[in-house]
Amino acid sequence: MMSNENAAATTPRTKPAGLIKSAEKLVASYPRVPITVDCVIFGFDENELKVLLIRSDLEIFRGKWSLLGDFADDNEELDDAAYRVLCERTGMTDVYLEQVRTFSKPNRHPGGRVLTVAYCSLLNIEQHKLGKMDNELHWHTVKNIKEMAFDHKEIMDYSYNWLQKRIMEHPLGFNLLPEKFSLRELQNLYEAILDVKLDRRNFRKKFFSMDFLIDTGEYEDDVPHRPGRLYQFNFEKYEQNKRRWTGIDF
Amino acid sequence: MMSNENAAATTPRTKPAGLIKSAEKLVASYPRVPITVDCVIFGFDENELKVLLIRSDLEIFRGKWSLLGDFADDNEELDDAAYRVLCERTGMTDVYLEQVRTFSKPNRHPGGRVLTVAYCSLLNIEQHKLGKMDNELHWHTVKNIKEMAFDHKEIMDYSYNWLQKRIMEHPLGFNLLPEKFSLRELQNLYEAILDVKLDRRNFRKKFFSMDFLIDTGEYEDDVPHRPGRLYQFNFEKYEQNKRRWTGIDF
DNA sequence: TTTTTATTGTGTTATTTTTACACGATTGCT
DNA sequence: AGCAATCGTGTAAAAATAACACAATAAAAA
Repeated sequence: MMSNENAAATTPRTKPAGLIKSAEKLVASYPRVPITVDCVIFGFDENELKVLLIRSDLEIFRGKWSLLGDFADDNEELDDAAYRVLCERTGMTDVYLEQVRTFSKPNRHPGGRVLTVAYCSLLNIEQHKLGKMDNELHWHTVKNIKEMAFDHKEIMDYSYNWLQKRIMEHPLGFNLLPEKFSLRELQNLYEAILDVKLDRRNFRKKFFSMDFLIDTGEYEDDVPHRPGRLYQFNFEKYEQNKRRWTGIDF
Repeated sequence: MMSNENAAATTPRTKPAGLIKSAEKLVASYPRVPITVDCVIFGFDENELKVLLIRSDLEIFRGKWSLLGDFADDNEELDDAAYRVLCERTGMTDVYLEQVRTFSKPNRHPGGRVLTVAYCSLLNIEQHKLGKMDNELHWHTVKNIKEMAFDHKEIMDYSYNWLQKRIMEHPLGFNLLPEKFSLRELQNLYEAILDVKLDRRNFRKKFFSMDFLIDTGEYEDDVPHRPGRLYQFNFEKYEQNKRRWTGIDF
């Protein structure tokens, strides 16, 4: 019985004698692998794209930085695990989070085979000033990161690349800014993420024509020059129109 | 010792007393999960986008169709597992294959928790005529599929969606066509995948301007009307120029 | 109080890209 | 010989993008 089921599972080219009755037994015969989630948490500060890293607690990676991760609990959906990690580390819920990719090189973890599923998260740095307790946590400028623990540099690079694409088809950037922001801040953000210079007038035209900025009527009050108007992102309007919207093109 | 390591792993917010010396022991403490790969194998025939499915061998899904999948072996990279599945089922190597996404709903498999990593594959149906032995394998028209085993309908829909996007930024479509093809065939393919009607003259203009079609000088000889020229995809030229190329836009 | 510095807000024009659209030529079929 | 189907081709209008400059404002420095 049991062996028959296994045969059907492992050599599926051969037509099985009959159908498998016990899905449980089938699954029980599968190899099992430890799974982790790793969050690539991006923030934006001082006109630079940052990523939140923690010092590795593995001796072998002493002094190196790593992504925020944890193993997935039994029966925990991976999205939930990623939200959990995010919440445990930053105290924030309700943040942008999306699955990016699964990494599976057999030797990516020095302790043996571990799969990891990378998640990309964007959060507003203002709402997450690091406390004293977090002395092993640090915001790093993405462009300056040279080396990391595990294959985390590869994961970070992949996620950054993913973000560059994703932001062109989905207005994620607003998650990185304070609730009210000037168009300069918005443009700086796009320039930092895409690593390009954009024309100010065309940038404004583009965003106004997309028509999901709300003019608050307020102005910046913390800049040493003529203050700009402050805007909010119109989530409602975006949700209504997102079917029609196919993306930004610079 | 051991308990200390576990504490560091499970409650990382607390600064660990010291570094973890044994990565192996750490990994040994992680929960383990069965992993499968599922291949969404697209083909193109009679102007329709098809997907290769197999009858489920689980009693509970009697008569339902499922994606081609298998569990990932110990220490097998997932990409390799996907290629293996593809090769076992179709006998083909050297085909287009790319990871799409990991699906992890706790109840997606009736036998207990199983993660699956979806891969998208494109292959030329001409080179894979189904043999008699494959009576449990069948090409299905993507648009007509209503219901599948497991969460495979969801995976298929996601992968189809993924393909629609991906084909706009990467000329994958050529993998679905014979080596030599007419522009009509190429256009039919794009129309089928994107589910749109395109203007014939503009379509030609677009592709010629991209400049990676080789004119073979030959003509179709199996059509009941004026034959069209046959072209080949210039992989070499595409590889050279792909940095500059940012995608198709219709 | 004046000047300097930095940045805001605003339109137009040239260029490129996209779209819409039609007809004579060629082949196989009857 | 005539019909049915598709091939191959170009142009003009419309839309999107790119390039570009200057007066107005606020704070900071002189």
